[in-house]
Amino acid sequence: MRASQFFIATLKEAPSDAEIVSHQLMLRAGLIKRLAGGIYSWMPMGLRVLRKVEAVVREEMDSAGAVELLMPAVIPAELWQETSRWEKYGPELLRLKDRHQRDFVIGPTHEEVVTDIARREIRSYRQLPRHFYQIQTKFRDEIRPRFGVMRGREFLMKDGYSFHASYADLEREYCNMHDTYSRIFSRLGLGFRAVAADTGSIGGTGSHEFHVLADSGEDAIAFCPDSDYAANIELAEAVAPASERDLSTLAMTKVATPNRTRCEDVAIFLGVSIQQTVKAIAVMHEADGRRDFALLLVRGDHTLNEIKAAKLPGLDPFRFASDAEVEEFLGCKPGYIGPVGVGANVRVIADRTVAVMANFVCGANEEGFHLTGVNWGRDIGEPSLVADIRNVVAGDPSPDGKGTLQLCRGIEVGHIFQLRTKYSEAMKCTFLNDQGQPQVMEMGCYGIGVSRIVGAAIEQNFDDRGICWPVAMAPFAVVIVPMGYAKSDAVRTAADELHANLAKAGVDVVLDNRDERPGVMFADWELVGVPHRVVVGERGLKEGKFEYKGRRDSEATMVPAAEILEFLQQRVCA
RNA sequence: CGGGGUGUAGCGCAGCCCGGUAGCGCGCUUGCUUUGGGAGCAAGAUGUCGAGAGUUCGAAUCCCUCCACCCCGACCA
Repeated sequence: MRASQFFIATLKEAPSDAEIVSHQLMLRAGLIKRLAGGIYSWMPMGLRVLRKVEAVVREEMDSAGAVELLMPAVIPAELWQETSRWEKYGPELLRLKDRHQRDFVIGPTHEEVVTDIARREIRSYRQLPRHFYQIQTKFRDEIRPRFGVMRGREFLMKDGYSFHASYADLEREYCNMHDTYSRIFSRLGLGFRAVAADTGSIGGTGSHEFHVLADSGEDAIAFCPDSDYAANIELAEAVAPASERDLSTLAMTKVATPNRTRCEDVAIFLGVSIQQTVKAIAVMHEADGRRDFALLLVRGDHTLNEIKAAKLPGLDPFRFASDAEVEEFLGCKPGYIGPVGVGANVRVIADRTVAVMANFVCGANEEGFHLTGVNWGRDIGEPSLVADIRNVVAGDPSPDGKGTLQLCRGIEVGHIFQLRTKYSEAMKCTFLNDQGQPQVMEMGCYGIGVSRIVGAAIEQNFDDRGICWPVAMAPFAVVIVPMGYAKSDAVRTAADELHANLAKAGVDVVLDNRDERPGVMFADWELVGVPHRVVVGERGLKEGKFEYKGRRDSEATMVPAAEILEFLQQRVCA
């Protein structure tokens, strides 16, 4: 490729709305252009990167035994109604009508379509298992798109769906995909971790997420440095404290705590540690016209895990109670509420940690007052339910008992699910088993955020000059930068020849024949992040040498002209 | 949806408080010089000042409405 025939659109300054480094660099390097919130054009340079990622994903999926197809982006509503997701999915699902006023959706995911294909095409156990995948543009009308392609509304996704005659076979494929994903992210040169995850609205049982580790990640991950345990904080279990509840030694006392509504402030005001305080969160569960009010208790320094709480019996789903509802049930404004003396219509649900606390501090259900020295059993009855409802914090014991947890942040780039029969049952996706009996297929579902990977990779690979692509996803593997391409016949001849030879050898090479000033060319290619650079100049040619510099190298090295081809090939393949 | 903020040239910004018909840097065009790290000099082009309505002799500036975008929150594969 010659730069003059390509399209290079670099920017010295990043547009001001780009918040994180990958977004800024993608805009500055001219990889993407924003068209609307969360909607981007992939410019030629960016598209090359995207295609590289796609190629790796496709190769590994194919060799893992999956088979590619391409499903429509526009899907008739009837399919979504069959699984009730038409009602359940919410405003994230982009709906539209055609000229006949028929309802359609722009697919955010394709369980319905692929299940429809499977139920029409697959009749016998002899045709199973089967794994279909596609690499396709998806649309999700995110509440808040941000970070460029990391959380776009339109994005490129690899989504695969497997169909099985038995759960055991689904488990086998799930492991196969776990391995395949690990290979894909390794080949792409990413630092990643597979973590146990919540299944979210897709539903199903087992699930793992693959996270690229980066401080800018939107997800928190709990992991154990001494074992393989890793889980999304949404799911990570806060194990029950090993210790017994302390003895009640203090008398319950009402104390004035004017204008102290946060545990932190109350603790400082009363001169106790925040670990002695209990935070009460008022929630409401509505079903069949009834309203059930509940108080969720976590220790003052802990935070509520809404996903865990939403799984508790009688709370699925819940919402936070309004200030008016808090007054209605407790006779007190938020900020001073607590479990002591509440009516029988208030359910008290305590986190495991809270359940073993003694002599603690909590709201008095009277504005401006808290209670100290509160004890279970003596001052209030035992909680109606003790459960794990908090987020783990660094230093908590690992659920596998092999050390303590640490926290880090990650960008979710892959997610694998065991869907089981959630969709196949709703859509009557059956086959005849070896007994000749109809049976519902077991399903798995496996996603990779292809466009998100591009952003995630940059978050892990950049310096003050720009992007430092892993070779596998670089737009070009090698750039040839000639010094005085228009002026010097010797330089032009040598650069052209090297370019031709590299291209012939199958190396993804670009020759910068724009005849820009050296500084401009250097800066552009460092910003774009091409991993290998060869400078062709009269200075070197006189000695019969080229100058090589890796994107992350601090110094350039001189390479004899006769060896340059092999030298580069070695590095590109490494 | 709630809170905050921003919309002025391709990009980054000033001007707005205190109304008088728009400017800076980068980029772009042309010429000359320069040519191993984002060149120098000279000449130039580029704006419905986000949109609409209003106040005023006069609006980028003041008032109102709307739109878009960004941040925080809620929400979310």
